This record gives sequence, structure tokens and C-alpha cells, in this order.
Amino acid sequence: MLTAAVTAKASIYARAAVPADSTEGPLGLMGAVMRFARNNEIYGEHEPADYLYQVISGAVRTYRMLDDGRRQITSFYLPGDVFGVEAGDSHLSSAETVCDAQILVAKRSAVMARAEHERNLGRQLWVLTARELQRVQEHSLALIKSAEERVAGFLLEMEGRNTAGAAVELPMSRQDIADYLGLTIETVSRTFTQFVQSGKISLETSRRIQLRNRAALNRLNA
Amino acid sequence: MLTAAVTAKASIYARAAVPADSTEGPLGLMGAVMRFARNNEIYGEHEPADYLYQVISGAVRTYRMLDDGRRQITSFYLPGDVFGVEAGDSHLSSAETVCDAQILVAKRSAVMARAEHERNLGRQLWVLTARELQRVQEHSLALIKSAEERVAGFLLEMEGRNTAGAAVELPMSRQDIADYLGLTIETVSRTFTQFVQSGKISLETSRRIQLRNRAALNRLNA
DNA sequence: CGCTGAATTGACGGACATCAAGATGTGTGG
DNA sequence: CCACACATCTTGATGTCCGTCAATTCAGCG
Repeated sequence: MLTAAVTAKASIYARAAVPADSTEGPLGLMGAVMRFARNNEIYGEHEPADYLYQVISGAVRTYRMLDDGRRQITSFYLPGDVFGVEAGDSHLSSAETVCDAQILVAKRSAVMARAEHERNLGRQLWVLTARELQRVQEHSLALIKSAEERVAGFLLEMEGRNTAGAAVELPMSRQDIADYLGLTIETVSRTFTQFVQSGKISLETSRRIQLRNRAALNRLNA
Repeated sequence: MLTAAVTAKASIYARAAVPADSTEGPLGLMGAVMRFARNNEIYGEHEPADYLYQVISGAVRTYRMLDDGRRQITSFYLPGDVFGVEAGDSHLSSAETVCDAQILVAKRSAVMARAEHERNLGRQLWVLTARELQRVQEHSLALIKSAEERVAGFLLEMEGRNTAGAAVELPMSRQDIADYLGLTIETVSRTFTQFVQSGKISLETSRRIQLRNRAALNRLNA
């Protein structure tokens, strides 16, 4: 069961019924590692925030929808990243897998209970939220820049978070990137080709990118 | 000294030398109330975050600069709001008064020390950061909308935070609003007049605004 | 009053969205 | 292994919203 790709909903509720395949995360998260197939919801906006999550492999996006159908992706989470931490009792955004992923799921109540005793854990939750705040602020800054600058910044951000060596591996689609950067898929694509033509990057495949001129990209990342 | 308008820098450093005019804030902040003249820096980006602040009267803006001179205002703080809380040891943005203001200033180390004993205070700091995160996320959402939608959202936000009754009092200039919304001062101005012409609002003065058709504004605030 | 900064208004251009078509890649079944 | 279908990505033509540049009006204050 845990090794099969299943829908997020089913998995979360199934989890309690399954002998936990426990793993220790950097937060000291106790929980079960679960597998999710790509494009599956992990939790929805306004749902009770009963669990904390850590990406083991794969990638996750969190997003909010505007009523007219526009989607704003607020964050991508890569292996090691913790998400789903809320100070209130419900989620402020939805979370979905970008690709097949393994997620460590921990009961929030258990973590919070431990935080009562371990002062350090409480502080870590705060630091986690503060780091998230910082990330969102950077993202806000990006949204007032030009398309060129946003895409350059995105590539550098992804490179910085990437474990791989030479090339930047993008797990997400152009549409995801567009919704993250507040652009259209066409503008993202055109900017990529423009970067290729000016020798700043080269595409091994559409999702595998070599940065050829970091200086130029950094200059754009004003 | 404390009652005279002085530069922020001078005030902060002078503060320790002055018998503290203490006041109790909602956070249980112990500190001195200080007066700042308008457009004065309270702290700068990257400076050590040695104090926490609460607006008593007036208004404060926090912002970050891009190297090309663009300014992104990340938040406005009105009476009652706490600002300057960081999980790290330095400020991530600069803070300035929008107009003459009274600010309650509390030593961070003292608050943090008390948080060690009082579990509740530590939690409050976390909630404060989480609320800030939520605000920034809302702001991010706004930045992908049209000019009309951003301005409508801004007016509704300011109305919601305003203590006054009928009219919305804007302490900040058009330039501040523009830098907050990621627009130009001209676009903000044009959008206001457009709202006036369509009967959504009316201007008592350029900084005092009546909302005449909240339904229409809410519709824009998608 | 006149001076100064703030706000408004107008004319114009450019960056990005929209609409539309084509190319490339990927998975599936024969 | 190939062929077909479908999703993803790229490219092109056109439109529009908002930024830029410039002038004018308005408001506060000595």
C-alpha cells in the first residue's frame, strides 16, 4: 500500500491504519513515508492542518486560486524541505505533487506536544515560519521585476536548491513556472529561447538546463 | 528629548540613556514610547534586530530597495501593529515613518528572555510571524492582479484596518501606494479618478476617500 | 501671495498577454 | 519496434494595459 501510487486523500486517511514506516527527519519529525503520484493533492486550502510534511524525493507545489481561475503558485518544495506548517489550525494554500514523490508525514498534534517540552523544537517551528516568510518576501520582490529578471532569478534559485551538479533539473512544467512567476507560459518559453540565443543558458531537454553565463543571469537578478 | 521629533538613529541610541517612559502593549512589550518625525528611518535593512516595535500612533512602512532604485514597500503598519520581529538576528527590510508617529520600542533580548519562561509569549512571537507571513502572501497574490484590482484591494484593506468610521484616511503618499502595489504613481492616480468617475469612491481630499460602492470594489478584489 | 512638493492629466510607446498554429516529446497499444 | 494520440513546448501575429515622459493643477506653508 505505501509503495503504490495512490491519491493524496486516500493516502492521508489510510496512513493511520498502516503500521508506520517511521523515519527521522531534520525536524525530528516522526511519521510515515508515503508515496504520491504526480499532480495529486496533498491537502487543500482551508482544510484542517493536522499534519506536517517533509519532501523526501520529488517535488511539491503550494498554490492559491483566484476566483477567475488564475493560479498563483506560492512555493516549490524540493527534497529536504518542510511544508504545511501553520500557526493557525487550517492550511492557507493547497499542496500538490509536481511529480511522483515520497513525503514524510507527521502528526501535527504529536509535534506540537513535543514542542511543549522541548523548547528547541518550538523555536525551530518559529524559525521555519520565519524562513518561509523570507522566501515569500523574496518572491514578492521578484513579482515587480521584468519577465527577463523573473526568469533569470528563478533559474538561479533553482540552481541553488538543486542537488545535482552541472545542469539544473526542473521538475515542473512551463505552466507551473509561469504561475509561480506571474507570467504566461508563452512569455516563459520566449524568455528561455532568448536566453539560449544570447548564450546565457542551453537546453539539454526542455526541463534540463545548463547555465552558461551566470554573470549575465546574476546581473539580471538585480 | 523623547517628546521632540528626532532622527530614528539618534533616538534609538539615545533611548538607553533616557529614563524609560514605560507602557504595556498587547504583547506585554515593556519599553519606551518614542516620537519620530515623518519620513525618518527607524531601522535599516541588515542592521541588527535589537528591538521590537509597536505603532502607537501614526504609520510606518517597511521596504526593500532593488539596486536600480526601485523600491518595494512590503508593509504598512498602523496603530496597534507590531513590527521589526525577526527570527534571525538582523532586519530583512528597512522601516521608516510615513508620518509623525509614536512608537513603542522594546528590547528584543528582554522579550526573548521572558519568552524562555513564559511559553505563551514564545507562541505569540510565532503567531506574529505567521500572521506576517499570511499578510505577505496576500500581498503576493495582489501583485499578479491588474492595476484596477490592486487598487481596489488596497482601498478595502485600508478600510478594514482603519479605526475611523465613514472615510478611509490614507496616511501615505501616492508614491508609497504605488511602491506598495508595484505600480507607478500615475497609474494609481488614474485608477483613483476612474473609480471616482464610475461612482465607486469619492475623494474628500486626495488622502481622504469615501467608498461609495463596496460591492463593485469587492467584485474587483477577486 | 508666491513657492514647493504632491497629485492629476495627456500623449505615446513598449512589454507582456492573448489568440492561433505548429513542433516536439511521451506514453500506449498494436 | 513502430504508429498514433495527447500533452507539452515553441513560435508567430496582434492587441492592450500600464510605464514613461511631459505639462498642468492643486494643496500646504512660510
